[in-house]
Amino acid sequence: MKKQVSAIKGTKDILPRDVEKWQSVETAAKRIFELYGYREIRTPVFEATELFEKGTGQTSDIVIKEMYTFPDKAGRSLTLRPEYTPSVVRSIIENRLYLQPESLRFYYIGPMFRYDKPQKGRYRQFHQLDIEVFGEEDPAIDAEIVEMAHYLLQELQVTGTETFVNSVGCKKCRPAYLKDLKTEAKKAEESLCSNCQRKMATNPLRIFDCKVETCKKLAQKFPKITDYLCQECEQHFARFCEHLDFFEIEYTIEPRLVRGIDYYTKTTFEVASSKLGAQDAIIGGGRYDDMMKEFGGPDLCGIGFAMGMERLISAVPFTQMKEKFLYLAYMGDGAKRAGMELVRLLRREGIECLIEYREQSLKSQMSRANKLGAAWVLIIGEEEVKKGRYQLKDMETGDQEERTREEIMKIFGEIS
RNA sequence: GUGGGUGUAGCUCAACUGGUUAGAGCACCGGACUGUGGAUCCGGAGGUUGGGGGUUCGAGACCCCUCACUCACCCCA
Repeated sequence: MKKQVSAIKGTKDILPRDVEKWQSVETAAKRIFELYGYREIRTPVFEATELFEKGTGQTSDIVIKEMYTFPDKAGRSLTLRPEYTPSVVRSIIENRLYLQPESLRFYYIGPMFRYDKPQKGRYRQFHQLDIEVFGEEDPAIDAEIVEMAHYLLQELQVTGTETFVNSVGCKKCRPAYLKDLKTEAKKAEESLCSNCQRKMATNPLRIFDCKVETCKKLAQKFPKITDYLCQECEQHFARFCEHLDFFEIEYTIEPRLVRGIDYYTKTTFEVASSKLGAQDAIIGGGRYDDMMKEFGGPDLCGIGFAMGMERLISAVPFTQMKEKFLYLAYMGDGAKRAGMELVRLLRREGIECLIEYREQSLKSQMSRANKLGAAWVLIIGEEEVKKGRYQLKDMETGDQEERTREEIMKIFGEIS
């Protein structure tokens, strides 16, 4: 192999055959989100670094080791967004959107950037489909966004998914829980694996995720967040679950479900697919009641989720059906002109037409048309130009008929 | 950041414990068929075996380094 410039590690070209899939997922998502009253918002791909330091959180792995951060020419520190939520919150505050009568429900589709080590289902530039709702405290909205996610998955015919829900408490009740959890973990410290010993200090909730058998066993006896929730959080969680039951959504309460982002409060949830590898979460989200206020905005709660496009797409079964199109085969300059003119009119009628402008024998033009899957071939040579009658061939049946321009326009006028 | 696996034609893969000029299928181009696709047959083009170094009479294979891809850990969509 010659040395050549290649795509950056962890990034991928989305080629035409795949773009089709992307577009169909995007179209379905937009349609459904709009049905629920969401509107699209687009924010810049890069922001001031401090936005994520404050929003995503100084202690999150994302901020500590996964951000694409660089100085611009004026020396400002910028960051390619690793997630979307802080950007929307900034935009709402900056544009005073909370003073408008429109409901604060937004969706967004676009690239995110994280300096992770790539593996199956994880890329450095990846794409998310996000939705966010602000100012809705009622746990009914928590359940509604899960229901909306389920509806989208159903529309995309994604099967084999499992939904996990949890509550991570709030600023009032979580500290007490973490303290007790650490105390319990400390007691078992010597039996825990080295990894978990490290997590004890940094993120004790993560101990629940360990795959080592002895850790798993010990963790079963550790306190659960659900036993420590304050009255408000406990009620919120109970009513959230009630609403999920009301929507007849199957879910598993997973006390060890912790989103690795600092800002979550109360509800967190995740949808995992059995069709993926180790990175099996296709949707992750939760409530973040304090972020808006912490950014100096109004005291508005928020909730949202993100879907990983790459992961979602690999779980969607696609059946491809090609659009029918016409291939123009011509021989000689006169035929080329006549063909170009006719094809131009056909395109105005909504018929997809392809002419390839290269010197080829009729045989190879026919062969091309067949390979590309053309439904019809329009054949024009010197004789056809003289007569004003062209050969129209149906590639499936092999039938070929001589037609005038008017007849051809009429035939395709009826098809389209 | 840590570990494992894999790098041979555009794609999928061969090449016995190291041994002539690195092969095949599919795809591509052309011909059999001078203006008619798919099937068949015939032919053609396509490779510094990821890169560099080493061992050897001889390396695609063995050793070292490096790069890329990939899977997993950590974490996350």
